[in-house]
Amino acid sequence: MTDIQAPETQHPSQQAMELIDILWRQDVDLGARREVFDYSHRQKEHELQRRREQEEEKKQQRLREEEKALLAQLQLDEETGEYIPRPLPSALPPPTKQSTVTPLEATQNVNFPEGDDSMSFDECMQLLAETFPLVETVEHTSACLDPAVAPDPSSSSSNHILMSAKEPALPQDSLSPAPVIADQRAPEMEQAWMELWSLPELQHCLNLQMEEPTAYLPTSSPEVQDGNYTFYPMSKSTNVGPNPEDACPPTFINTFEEVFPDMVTPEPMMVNSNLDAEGFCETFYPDPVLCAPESGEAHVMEHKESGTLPELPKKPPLNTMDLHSHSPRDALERCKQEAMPELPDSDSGISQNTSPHASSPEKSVYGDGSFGFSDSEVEELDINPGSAESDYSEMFSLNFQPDDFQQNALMVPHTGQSDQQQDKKPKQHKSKPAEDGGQSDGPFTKDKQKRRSEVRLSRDEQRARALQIPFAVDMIINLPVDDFNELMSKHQLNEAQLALVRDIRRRGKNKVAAQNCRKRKMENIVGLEYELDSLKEEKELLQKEKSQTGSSLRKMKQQLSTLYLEVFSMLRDEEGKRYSPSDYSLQQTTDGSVFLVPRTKKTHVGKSKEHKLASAD
DNA sequence: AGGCGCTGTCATGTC
DNA sequence: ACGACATGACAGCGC
Repeated sequence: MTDIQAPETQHPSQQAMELIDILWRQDVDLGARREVFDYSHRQKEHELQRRREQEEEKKQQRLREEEKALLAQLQLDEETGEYIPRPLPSALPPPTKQSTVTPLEATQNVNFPEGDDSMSFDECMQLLAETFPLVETVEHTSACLDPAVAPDPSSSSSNHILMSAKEPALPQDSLSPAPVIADQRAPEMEQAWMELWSLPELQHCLNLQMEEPTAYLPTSSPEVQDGNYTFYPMSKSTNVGPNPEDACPPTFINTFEEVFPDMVTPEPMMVNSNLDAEGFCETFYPDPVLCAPESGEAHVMEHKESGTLPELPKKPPLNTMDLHSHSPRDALERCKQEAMPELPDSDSGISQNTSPHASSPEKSVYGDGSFGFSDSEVEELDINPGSAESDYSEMFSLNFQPDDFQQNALMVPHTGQSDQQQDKKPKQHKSKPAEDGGQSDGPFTKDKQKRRSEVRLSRDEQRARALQIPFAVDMIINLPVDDFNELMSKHQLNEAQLALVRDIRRRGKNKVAAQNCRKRKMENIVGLEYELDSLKEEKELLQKEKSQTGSSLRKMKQQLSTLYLEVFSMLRDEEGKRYSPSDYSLQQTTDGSVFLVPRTKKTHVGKSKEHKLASAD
């Protein structure tokens, strides 16, 4: 209950989001108030109404088929499985072509189209609306019956209840011509109700009513008298969401199956017997309505329906796109893409084309929001009026003849050139407004670097084209000097053309040179960085070596000092006294002799040292 | 809006 | 002297 009324508070105020909003909310919005305020909702309801009419028509057809199968099997074409048209009493619709004529059928068949493909959807809808006002009302009423109180449709009491439910509503339904007709149709209607009860969609409706049973009781709900109200249950079935139990509690399903066992088997027989069901749906549902999302049990059940219960998108009946692709499969695909990206496919049962033909090739090529113009092309269009013509053509009054130019350019043998430039040539032609009105033929590239270079090159190409230079720009730039001169000599070019060719060649070569220069510069930078790194590593190594050497030196000095003192400690003078290191020092000559030298008296070091050492030894 | 990087182009110098 | 090439400087463009 709460989730039913919640959407009312969330009534969308954004008109732009109406469609999506309604599609996604209608499954929970069971109240009638919303439709009162929601115009789009009412539109949707109209479509549902129409659909219900068609559904009713199908049910009638099925009924007739069953009768026919029992009474007139001769009409069944054993080879094709189709019923052969029977010329008798009533001109029945081609899908089933039955012979049994009931009052209801008579009223139907009077105006019902012969399944003519030439009949437009709107016409069919109009015809159905005119033909089955009562059926619509009856079905609305039935859809609103509380399944808890709805007995077995096969019982006679069911009819009583149904009719009693229907009758109070009819007089108030100004749109319905109905009561008298309904009474006349009573026997057939009972059978029709049996069929109706077996429809999965009705089951969904009843499921919803179980959630709010009183809301659709025909005697108590004012919405019953409103022809618009019936669409909510149906919508609910279409948008149950990922969790089917949200829409159809298991407890109710069980109860429902017990009460209406026929409903739970949504009749594969219908698919078999009604051989033209799909064609019928294709005829009368050329609209994306077939592709509203659904899931869970609703999905499975309605899948068996094979398109008899198309879903309800809020779309205009026929827009440009609909006219473009008129088949329901196309509409189905479109709708699947638009309305249910995350849901499993909507089934509606109409044989869906599972192969994704997302968009037409034209759309994939051009439909990028840019109307076929790439940024570079737009830029070129902006450039066009200025550079080439103003610089050369206007100056020399040259007429541009792209075909001639192209022919000439193609006649000249090409030397190897970058793909980039090769790809640009057709684009250049496209950029000429006089040539094709700016329509792009090639795919839309987003490589801006490439585009930029293309734009740059296109300037010279445009200039060359403007002056009718009979060579390709890449040739002008990349030919060796001798070949280039030979080429120039072969063609009689005027001064402007020669100047342009020279400029093109100069610019092209300078461009390459600049690229090479920058490349070298970058390589130099990289090389210098690498060299810098190497030098840093070398510096670290040298510093490490230096520190190691220093530590080694210090260690050796310390060892020397220790040894020095040890030697001194062992030296004695004549009196047996030690020499003071502060007064004497040990010195070693080149020949290995060691002398004890007084620090203050170095003049006669020689003898005394030798003496001392000798004495020391 | 300004900075930054990329690219084309021009001017100039060198070979 | 001329052409090719190299390079600094500048402008345009896109991010």
